[in-house]
Amino acid sequence: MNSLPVLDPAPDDTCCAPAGPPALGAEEAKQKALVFKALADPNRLRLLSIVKADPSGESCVCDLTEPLDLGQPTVSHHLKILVDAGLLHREKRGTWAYYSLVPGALEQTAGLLAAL
Amino acid sequence: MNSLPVLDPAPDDTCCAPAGPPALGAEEAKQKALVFKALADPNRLRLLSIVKADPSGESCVCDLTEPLDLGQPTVSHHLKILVDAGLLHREKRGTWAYYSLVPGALEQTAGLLAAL
DNA sequence: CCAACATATTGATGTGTATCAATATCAAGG
DNA sequence: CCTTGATATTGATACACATCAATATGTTGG
Repeated sequence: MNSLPVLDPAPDDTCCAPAGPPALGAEEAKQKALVFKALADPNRLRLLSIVKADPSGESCVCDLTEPLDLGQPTVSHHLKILVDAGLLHREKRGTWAYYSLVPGALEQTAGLLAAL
Repeated sequence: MNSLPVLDPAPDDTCCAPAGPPALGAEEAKQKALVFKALADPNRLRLLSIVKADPSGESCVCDLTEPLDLGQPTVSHHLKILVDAGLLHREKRGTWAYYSLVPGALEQTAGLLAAL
C-alpha cells in the first residue's frame, strides 16, 4: 500500500532553481538517501547480484531464499524494499513472483553520485 | 583508532576466482554495503555535496555545521563515517580540520553498481 | 470446496544508528 | 602557563531496522 518509486520521477527541483540553494537540498537529499538505504545491506546487494546474473533476467523468491541462507519472510521483506526503491520489478505469474532489474536503475543510481 | 578504508584496496577476490561463487559473495557484499551505508543518510549526502561544491575543494567543520542545522559533534560523527568509508580525506592544519573528496572515490563507488 | 504450496504480512525482539549534552583533546595567542 | 576556540570523543536516549515465528493471502490441482 506504500510504494514510493524514488528513482523514476524526481522532476521538481533539478531545473532552473530560482534562488538555488548552494548545494544539495534537504528534500532532495532525503530522496536520494532512500535509494542508498536500499543498497546499504549486504543481503540486498546479493539479491540484486543474483537477479542480474540470471540468464533469464528474473528470479523467483524460491530461488533466492536458499543462496542467502535467510528465511522466506526476510527475503520477501528485502525484495519489497528494493522494489519500493525502484531498483527491482515484481511480476506475479501464477503462484510465483518473479523479480527482475528495472532497466537503467543501477546506471541511474550511479548517476546520482556523479551529480552530487 | 578504527579506520577501515573500504574503497581503496579490495584486491583479494576480484581476480581469477578459483571456483567463483555464482554471484556476489557474502564477504564482498558486506564490504560494498559499508560504502552504501555511508551514503544512506541525507545529511551525509549533503556533506559530500557541500565539500564537492566548494571552489577550494575542501571545507572545515565550522563551514559544515551551519548549512546542515546540526550540532558540531553530530557533523564530526558523520564526517568520520565518510572518512572511514574512503569517501572523504581529512587534513588537520592548525586548529582546523579540512575535509576534501577522495579523488575518484565517487566514480569508484558508481563502478560498484555496474559490477554487481 | 479442500488440500498443498508459494508468497506476503504481522508481531516480537535484538541490534544498530542519529542525535545531543557534556567533556576531552589540542593548537594558537597573550 | 592559562585562556580561548575548533574539533573529537563519550554517554545517554530515541528511533529505525534485520530477522524470525506465526499467520494470512492467493493460486493450483484434485
